This record gives sequence, C-alpha cells and structure tokens, in this order.
Amino acid sequence: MNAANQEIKRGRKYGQVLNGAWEVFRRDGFEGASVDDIAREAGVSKATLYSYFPDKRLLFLEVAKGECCRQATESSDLIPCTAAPATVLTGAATRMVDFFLSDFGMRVFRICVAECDRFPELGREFYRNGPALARARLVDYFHEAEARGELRIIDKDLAADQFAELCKADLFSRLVFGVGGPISAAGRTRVITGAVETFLARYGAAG
Amino acid sequence: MNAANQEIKRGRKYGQVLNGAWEVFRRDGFEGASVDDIAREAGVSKATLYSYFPDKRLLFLEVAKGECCRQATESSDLIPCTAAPATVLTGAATRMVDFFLSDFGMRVFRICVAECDRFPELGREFYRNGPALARARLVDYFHEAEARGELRIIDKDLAADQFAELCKADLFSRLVFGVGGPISAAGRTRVITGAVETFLARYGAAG
DNA sequence: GAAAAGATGAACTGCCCGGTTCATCTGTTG
DNA sequence: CAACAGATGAACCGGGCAGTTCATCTTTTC
Repeated sequence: MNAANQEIKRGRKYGQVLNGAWEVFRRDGFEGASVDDIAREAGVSKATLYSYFPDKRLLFLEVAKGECCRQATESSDLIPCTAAPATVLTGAATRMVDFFLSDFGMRVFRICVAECDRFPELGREFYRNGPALARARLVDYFHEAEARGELRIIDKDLAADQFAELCKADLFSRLVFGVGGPISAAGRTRVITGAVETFLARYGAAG
Repeated sequence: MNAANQEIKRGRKYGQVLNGAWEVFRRDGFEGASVDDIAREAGVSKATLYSYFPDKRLLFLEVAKGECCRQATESSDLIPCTAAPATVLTGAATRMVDFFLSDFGMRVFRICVAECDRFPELGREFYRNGPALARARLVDYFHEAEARGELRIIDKDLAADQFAELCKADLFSRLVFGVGGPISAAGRTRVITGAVETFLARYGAAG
C-alpha cells in the first residue's frame, strides 16, 4: 500500500494531517483555524505536523490546492455530445448548479475569495480547475455541435461564460449571502431550464 | 452643524472613527485589522473608540452596514426608461459592470463573502442593497417596456437575475480570482454588448 | 472663567496563537 | 534483541491583540 500510494510522501500520517487540516480550515477559515485544533482534529501531535509542513501557510496552501485538483478530477465525467443541444446543455447546467450549490463547492469558493489576497496562487488554481475547465469543455462541445449545424456561435468563449453565468441566476447570490433558506428543487429546475432556453434563443441554429 | 448632522450621534469624532475603521477593514479584513491600527488611522485614541463602540465586532458591523447603504443610495440615479430596450439595457449593464469592477464594489463583496459566517446579517444587508435592489429596478422597467410592446417576459424576476448574471460573464470570475491582469475596455464592451444581445434574443418582442 | 463633558495616550491585563524543544514512547527492520 | 526513525505531548517562548484603566489635557457650555 505504501509503495502504491504516492501521495503519502513523507511519514505515515501525512494524509491524516491533510484531512484534518481541510476539515478545520473549511470550518474556520485560515485565520480562524488554530494549529492546535488542526493537530487535534487530525489525531496527530503538533510536533508531527510541523515535521511535515514548515508553517501554517504552506499547510493551508497544500490543502487548498489539493482540494481544487480533486474537484477537477471528480467532475471529469461524461458529456454525451451527440444528443440534442437542449439535452446536453440541461445536463451540463445541472452538473454546474449541483456543484456550486454543494456544501463543498461553496466552502471552497468562500475560502478562495477570502484568502486570495494572502494567497494569490490559490485563486488562480481554483480558476484553472473550475471556471476555466468548464469553459474549455463547453467550447469543445460548441465546436462539435456547430459542425452538426445545431448551434451557431461566433464568440464561443463568451458564450460558454454566459452559459455558466446563466446557471447561477438567483441561486448563487442567495446562497453566497445566506438569504432565503435552502434552495428548493423547483427553484433549481426553474433556473436550469431558464438558462438553457435563453442560451438557445441566442445561439440555437433554429433562431 | 451639530444639530443638523444627525449621523454624529455620540461625541465629536464619531464620523472619524467610522471612516478610519472602513479604511482599515477594507484593507485588512476583519481578523487582519487591529483596533490600534484603526484608532491610529482614524486619528483618535483607543479609549475614545471604545467609548463609541462596545467591541470590535459591533464596530465592524456598523461600518459594513453603512457602506452597504451608501452603495445603494449612490446608485439610485437615472434609468431613462423610454429609450429603446437595447439602449436602456446597455446603460444598465454598463453601470452594473462598472460597479463590480470597481475597487470599492470588489472589496465590499470580498468582505461580505469572507465574513458572512461570522456576520450573517451583513450578507443579507449587502444582498438587499445590491442584487435585490438591482433586480427590483429591472423588473419595474420590464413591466413598462412590456406595456409598450418592447419586451415579452413571463418570469420577470428570473429575467432580471439572468441579465445581471450575463453582465458578469468572464469578467467577474477573473477579477474575483485575480486572473489575467486588469480588465481592458474592449473586454468590457464585449461582455456588455454580448449580454444585451443574448438577453434581447430571448426576451425581445421582435423574436 | 469655571465646571462639565469629552478626548487623550500610555501603560497594563489576559488571552490566544504560531512555532520550538526535548525527553520519552512506539513500531519497524535486520 | 538491538538499533533506528518516526511519533508523541507537554511545556515553553515571544509576540500580538482585544479591551480596561486612569491621570491629564482640550473643548464646549453657561
């Protein structure tokens, strides 16, 4: 197991530390999290923790970057491009909405926004594995769909960003600012179908 | 002057404290700001500061809420509703983009996101004076424009949110995560005209 | 000009936190 | 079993910060 798992680079409890640190950081933020808390949460002594990471800053950066990468690889699944645009787009919209409505997505976003002054590279990492990745995939799909005569898009980058943004309508602000309780399933589908319809009204080949 | 200005509720230097506190809070965030720094920045002694506010938390809340209100009242200017929809919407889009691209808008947003766990009411205040207000104004305009036969919108709330969201395409994420240097004027107009065109493709009466 | 109210700044208290040290314990390897 | 590397935890250090106190100074008010 040790030989196979390359992520446990140094020492036996490297993974434990990362998990515990992520738990505490996402709960309390960077400043709010104390190293003692992290050590306790990870079931590890402070001395052990500092034998892995030179300081709190580096620990945080490693944890956050790891989570950003995880988010990217986990969402690297299907896009069945051959279906009708409305179907494909609805699927894509659902996945995007699910992500940023998730507790996980929200926490990562919040931390990135809060700490991106202190950790500029963190914001870039998140952007690369999040918005930029989603855009690249959408643009790829747009090319194929356009070749099939299903869509007509000049500025494909902008169109992809617009679509992603349409998926956030209403939901995102309310969640970010903690307004109006939990999001209902009806509210979700309202936004998703609305996004697809508006997008196709502009870029659909039928228009 | 004292009788006329009701904002100086307690003591002569109340305003000074608020200004200095805002300066430091927006630079360093809540945790990062030290009360000594604030007192120095405000040109006031710490004892004076604590004679106005019982603790740092309340001071921050007062400052942030004040800024949220200011943002609302300052943007309460014109919407010339009688012009063509493309014109009106372009103006509205420009104002929204200008706001969240501004140093001020960005800082307020960042602070609200970062601290909304610690200060739930702050997020609500920002939402009320920001997104919710913008939506209400747009919806009002939609009603008038629809009565004139210029637009055709069923779910006006959703449409307003979509429009606001379209204005953020590309720009907002890049700014929030500090990716890709300053925003060019060309990039700005690209997004604004794109937003108006997509919106009108869906909701314009000509469609 | 005197009293009252407000402002001052500097010192002080406690507390928490990041980071270090060290003597001791545990588990692995040969 | 012996040797060694890693893990432990508890104590400790230095520094910064929120909040208090107080004797003194300034401004207002009558």
